[in-house]
Amino acid sequence: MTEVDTAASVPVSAGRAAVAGLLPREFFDRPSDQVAPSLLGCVLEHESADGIVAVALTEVEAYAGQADPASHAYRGRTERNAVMFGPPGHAYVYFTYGMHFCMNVVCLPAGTASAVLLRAGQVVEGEELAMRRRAGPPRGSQEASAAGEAATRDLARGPARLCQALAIDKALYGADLCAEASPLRLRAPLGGPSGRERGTGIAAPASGLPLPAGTGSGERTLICAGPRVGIREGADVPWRFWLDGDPTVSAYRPYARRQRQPPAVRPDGPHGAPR
DNA sequence: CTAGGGATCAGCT
DNA sequence: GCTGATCCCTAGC
Repeated sequence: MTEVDTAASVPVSAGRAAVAGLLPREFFDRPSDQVAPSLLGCVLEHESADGIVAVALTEVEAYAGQADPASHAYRGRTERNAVMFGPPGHAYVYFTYGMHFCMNVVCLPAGTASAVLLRAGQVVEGEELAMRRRAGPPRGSQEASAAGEAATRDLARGPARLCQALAIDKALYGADLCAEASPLRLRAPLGGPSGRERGTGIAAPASGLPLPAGTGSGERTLICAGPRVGIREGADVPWRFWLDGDPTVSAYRPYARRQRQPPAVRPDGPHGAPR
């Protein structure tokens, strides 16, 4: 096959050692359930004024746009989801629960709205900066180091934590992930022998339920697939993908009904409480 | 387990 | 315009 998008063509630049190449735009020009598993192991990096933080992705979810009731694009284009309808390889960032950001990667050509939610990763660069962002104002002393390992594991464990560690917010809405000049970029896996398979063409998971393992060839790390986290509709398709056994993968949490309105006391007392 | 907080959007007036 | 239900979640009991 062809050599596609691996680190092959990238010169060692600007002081940083052996950096993999950016994923080409064609990588994202596929259905999101194919892009999603190939993103595992790829490295998302955000270069800000404070420095660089990078994570190797360990958990993602595919969303199928207008065909998918769980997708933000299910009911068509709005101001919020507009970038999903644009060209592939850009960031769809949204704000939720009054306090968190989540980031998706846009797939397929302009006019379609599929995307991959980035749910978790392992920090591979800028760990200290990531910790500062996660910890908020500087606190406690060195006893925190006892929990150091757990803290490291949790830095980007979960879609909102990942965004916090990388300082991803609305300012990066629509950012191009395929351009060296962009502050937010996605690179092919660092060492992995898998760089080639993860390129454009390859054997995507055969859409079957229990995804075998690895994509195609003799992958070492197994890719698992299962239902997506915390959604109501569309919980039947196995479009969540993660690296088997990786400690940075978030806990699975099935959809939980939100509590109804607070028992706002009616003047004339609680009548037939609707559930 | 639950509270928290704000943007979004369907549906109404 | 306004209202209220919802939301691809996290921290802290």
